[in-house]
Amino acid sequence: MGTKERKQRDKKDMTDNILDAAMKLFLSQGYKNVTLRKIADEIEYSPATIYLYFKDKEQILLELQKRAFEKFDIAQMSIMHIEDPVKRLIAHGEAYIQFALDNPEQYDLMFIMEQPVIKKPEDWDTGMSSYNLLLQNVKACTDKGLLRFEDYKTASFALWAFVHGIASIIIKRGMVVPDDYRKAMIQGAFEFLRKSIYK
Amino acid sequence: MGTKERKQRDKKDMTDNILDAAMKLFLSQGYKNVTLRKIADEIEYSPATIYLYFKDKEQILLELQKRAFEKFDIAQMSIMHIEDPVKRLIAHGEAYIQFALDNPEQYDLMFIMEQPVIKKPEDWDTGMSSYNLLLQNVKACTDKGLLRFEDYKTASFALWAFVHGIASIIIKRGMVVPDDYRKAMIQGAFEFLRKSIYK
Amino acid sequence: MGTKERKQRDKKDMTDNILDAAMKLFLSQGYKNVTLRKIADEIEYSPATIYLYFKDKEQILLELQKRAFEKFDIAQMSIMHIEDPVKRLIAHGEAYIQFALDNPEQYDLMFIMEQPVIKKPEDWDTGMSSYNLLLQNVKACTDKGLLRFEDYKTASFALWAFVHGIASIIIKRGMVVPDDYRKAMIQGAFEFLRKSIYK
Amino acid sequence: MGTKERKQRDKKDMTDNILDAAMKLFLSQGYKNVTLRKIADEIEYSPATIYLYFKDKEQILLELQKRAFEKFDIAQMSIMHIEDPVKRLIAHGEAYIQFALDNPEQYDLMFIMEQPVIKKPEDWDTGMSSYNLLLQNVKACTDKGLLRFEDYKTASFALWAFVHGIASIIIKRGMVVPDDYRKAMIQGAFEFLRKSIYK
DNA sequence: AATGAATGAGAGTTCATTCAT
DNA sequence: AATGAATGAACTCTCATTCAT
Repeated sequence: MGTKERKQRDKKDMTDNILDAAMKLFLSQGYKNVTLRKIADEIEYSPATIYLYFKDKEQILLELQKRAFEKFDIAQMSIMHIEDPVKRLIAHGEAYIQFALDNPEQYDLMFIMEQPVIKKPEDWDTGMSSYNLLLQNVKACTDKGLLRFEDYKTASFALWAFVHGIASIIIKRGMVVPDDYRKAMIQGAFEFLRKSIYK
Repeated sequence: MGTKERKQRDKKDMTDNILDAAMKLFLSQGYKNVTLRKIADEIEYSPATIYLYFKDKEQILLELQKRAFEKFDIAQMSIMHIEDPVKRLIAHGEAYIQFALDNPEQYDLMFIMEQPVIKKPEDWDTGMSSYNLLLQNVKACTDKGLLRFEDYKTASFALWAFVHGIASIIIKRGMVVPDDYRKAMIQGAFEFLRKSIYK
Repeated sequence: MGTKERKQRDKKDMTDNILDAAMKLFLSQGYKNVTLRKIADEIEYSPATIYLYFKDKEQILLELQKRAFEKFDIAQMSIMHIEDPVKRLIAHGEAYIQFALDNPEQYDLMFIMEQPVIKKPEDWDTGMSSYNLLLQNVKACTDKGLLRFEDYKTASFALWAFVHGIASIIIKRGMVVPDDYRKAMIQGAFEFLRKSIYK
Repeated sequence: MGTKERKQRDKKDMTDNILDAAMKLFLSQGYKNVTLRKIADEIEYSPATIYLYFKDKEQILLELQKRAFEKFDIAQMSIMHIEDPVKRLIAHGEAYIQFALDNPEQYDLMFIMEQPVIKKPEDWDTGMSSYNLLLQNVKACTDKGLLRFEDYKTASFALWAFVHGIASIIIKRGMVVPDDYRKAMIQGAFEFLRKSIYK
């Protein structure tokens, strides 16, 4: 391994190091309470060091979002092996919610948090690819006439709204739904969905 | 108009003045970027003046939320005169979305924004009363066997998730859905809903 | 009673009103924590009203000091009827301490507190008259050869230092001397003094 | 000198720098009128810099007090080599006054100033050790029957009150005693003391 | 005589960011 | 590559004081 690659790898490690620390802090303290100094303390480097790897604080958040989307996309892909369109669509929705439950801060980062961050359209590619997946899965259902509603684009939007609604409510918890019922409510909501949309 | 009333009105005006300015700034800059100084500049008074009308910054947001909930509740009530349960439920959903579209910043304040604010349970009364309305309206449908899904509590949660999902996506706009299609998409989503849930 | 006198009396009442409130607050909250607003609240007038009677906050403190000195002087006078010089001197010291114990805040105001206040020499007249009393009482003792030490001026200073020392320590309590022993310590100190200075 | 020691020294210098400036300002303006900004101006650094060395404003005063007590204790110790109890006790008193004369601001900080500062009992250790010294020295006199008054605890308190009284009056100068006579008065007071207490 | 309304000046404190080393 | 030291700019909040009414 040459010097260049070595540095490259180290650089990547440090970047990861910072991002991991930042994410951890966002998770435990909430975004607005995380300072650069806290991130620096967490990784046991000085604040100034962080500026060797990121232009400014916003860049950290941006990168974090980008990674969240990548992770999200991979998670979404996991259901594509399912043959049956109906089952695949259901699994898709469940995977979506599961991701939100497992990674609430990332979900917040991607879909809820105030968005001063992602500005360049190309950063949206990954986000879009996930939406394309949904379109594809819904179309597979409508093509076979399995849904009560036939316009797959509209149905996709509606279904996204539905799962996003559930995820948002769950993540900004405390609202209306008591903690204990959460899982039951989610399952109930999916049951509701299944019974409603399929013929 | 007597002196007392006069002063009463002026006081109210100033309070409103501050709240309007704060709301405007929250909308355009996000909560954490709104400072007392900016609010003061906006209303062309000194920062100290604001403290004559509000205990601290948090009180401003609190009052704003309170008012948003009041306004929201009134808006929700407007559909209760509709006799037919199905039509009433649909109208309820539309009124919900319409409120979000007409008052995006208030909606954000109530249902999306980070919640360091409302702490006392009594402040939640209005929010709850609105959810009770939904429960009531859904039950009116299930009682007559009009929905494919029979548990009204679960259905209510699912329907709230659905409209909240739509509202959230619309408000945090720019995501996926281009501006022009917005209205069409919402109407489409409702169509989808209608066709799916009712027998 | 003519209008002029009437106003005069009212004026005096209001002045007293303010001063009493200020003193009460100094007593309960400490000087630096007393604001004009608190004084105004206490007397149930507006802060602006206070400025009709006092030039500024410092004037209130100044007047309070002046009054404290007057009260102090009167208290000091109370022992002058005692014929026996030795007894009179002892009584003088005890009256001094008693005043400090009974009026700790006034004592603080007069003899301990940082002095940005009394600037004009004439305000010291009363303070001086009290010291003259001491000189006189000590001289009465030395003239009759009753003290071990003969220079009455120096002795006066020393005795003043002694009682002031006791008073200061007591008032800024918590230091070294536990509350319960206070009275015993003071009496002990006087006993010590009596046994030491008189032949 | 190694890097570590170098940095250590610089750090100490800056801390001292701040403390010296603070002390100077406390002396000339009184505690409550000293602001962090004034301290910063004095040392020609920005206010923020001070927070690199002290947690908050109170910490500065606390450290100042701590150092004053240390210095005071060392000064008090200086007379312990004197064998003769009477001479030692006199020297003790003189050392006390001398410290107050040489370090009026520190004395103020320790024994006169309003005490919002030292809260933890352990911080009082040094203060107490000094009082213990006095107890010890007085006891040495009473044990040999050298004083007119026999209870050494009471005598100690009385003597402390005496020197503290002198110190207080001198420091809060301008009161009664004209500047020129000061030294003479102090010496006189000690003469008075000597003649009075010893058999 | 009394005050409601307003504010200038300033308090302590925090933080992202810079830069010489 | 790493950082100690420093800071400008901002923050929320307080208070003595003024003045038109």
